[in-house]
Amino acid sequence: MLLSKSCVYGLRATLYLATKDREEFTPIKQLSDKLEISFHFLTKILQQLTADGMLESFKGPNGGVRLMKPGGKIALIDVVLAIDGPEILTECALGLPGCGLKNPCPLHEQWAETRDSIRDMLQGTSLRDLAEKGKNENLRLTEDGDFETLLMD
Amino acid sequence: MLLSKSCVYGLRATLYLATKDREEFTPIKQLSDKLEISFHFLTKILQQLTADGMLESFKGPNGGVRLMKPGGKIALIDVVLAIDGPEILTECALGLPGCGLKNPCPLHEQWAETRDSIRDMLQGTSLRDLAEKGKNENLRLTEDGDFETLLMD
DNA sequence: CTATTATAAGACAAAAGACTCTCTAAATAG
DNA sequence: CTATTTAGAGAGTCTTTTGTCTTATAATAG
Repeated sequence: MLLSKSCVYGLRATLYLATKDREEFTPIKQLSDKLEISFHFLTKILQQLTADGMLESFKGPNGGVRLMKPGGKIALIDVVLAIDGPEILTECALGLPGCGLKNPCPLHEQWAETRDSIRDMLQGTSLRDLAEKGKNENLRLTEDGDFETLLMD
Repeated sequence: MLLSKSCVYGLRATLYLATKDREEFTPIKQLSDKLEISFHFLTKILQQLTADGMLESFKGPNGGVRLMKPGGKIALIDVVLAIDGPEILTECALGLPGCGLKNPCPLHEQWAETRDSIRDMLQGTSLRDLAEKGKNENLRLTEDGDFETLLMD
């Protein structure tokens, strides 16, 4: 898999948050239930995003997490970089350290191009884009459920 | 990383074989030395490729492995599929099982496009392409060495 | 035949990724 | 103040990947 599971969970969670009113704090418990992700595991991932400044958290009753910025201003790549780090989009396909323009591997050129297209896709897609699409077409963020049941209380 | 380490090792090894006379059997020991890969680990990977019919092996003195087909007829994707399996190019970016046209995740469309460009790149590049390029431009297949020293006896 | 050189196979260990469990601290509703 | 509900932090487990080591088997040069 290109993205780590942590990263995928982070994407699913922020995507879910993007479907909700931005003012509102969503408990992690609700996120983990709805998205069928281990509560404690998801907590750690979201803590990373909070530390990174992408999420805001609030303790106590009616607490939870919410997006720092509107979903339209957060690109998928922001989440990916925060969780998997920038290496994923700079690494050499053959795993050679320091592979770049001045000391490339034979595959460097082709891979750099492919990598760019991955980055462009992640850069050009916002959480809101996907949340809207999911809502409109009733897609799914989990193995069985669809968007409707996801948004039900 | 998109590709597993096993897969990368397999690519480096077959790439190395593609630089040599196709008739000749290359000992795995030589491959592991030149490419700085654990001998036993590399052995297993190459056994997979042999079982897959991409390599031919020969026991005894002057034995080793060689490519079954000329390097120009083996695409990178052949190696990738043999080692990492086809999932890597069919999997959902959000890890949802059965994600496809009829039951997609919100990211499916964008990801399918990106995935295609990865596959096209792997499909369109042959071992010979890269071997030639490596030889002509004296690139590297290992952390420190260059192609020249790689091909020296 | 025998020594040598290779593949082949399997048990095992280390490391990383994925996940669980437990405990603490903060915040607020009542 | 107190009970509740949350975030936060750390230890520990399970699984997969990666890598090592040991032994067996095949082939051939001499």
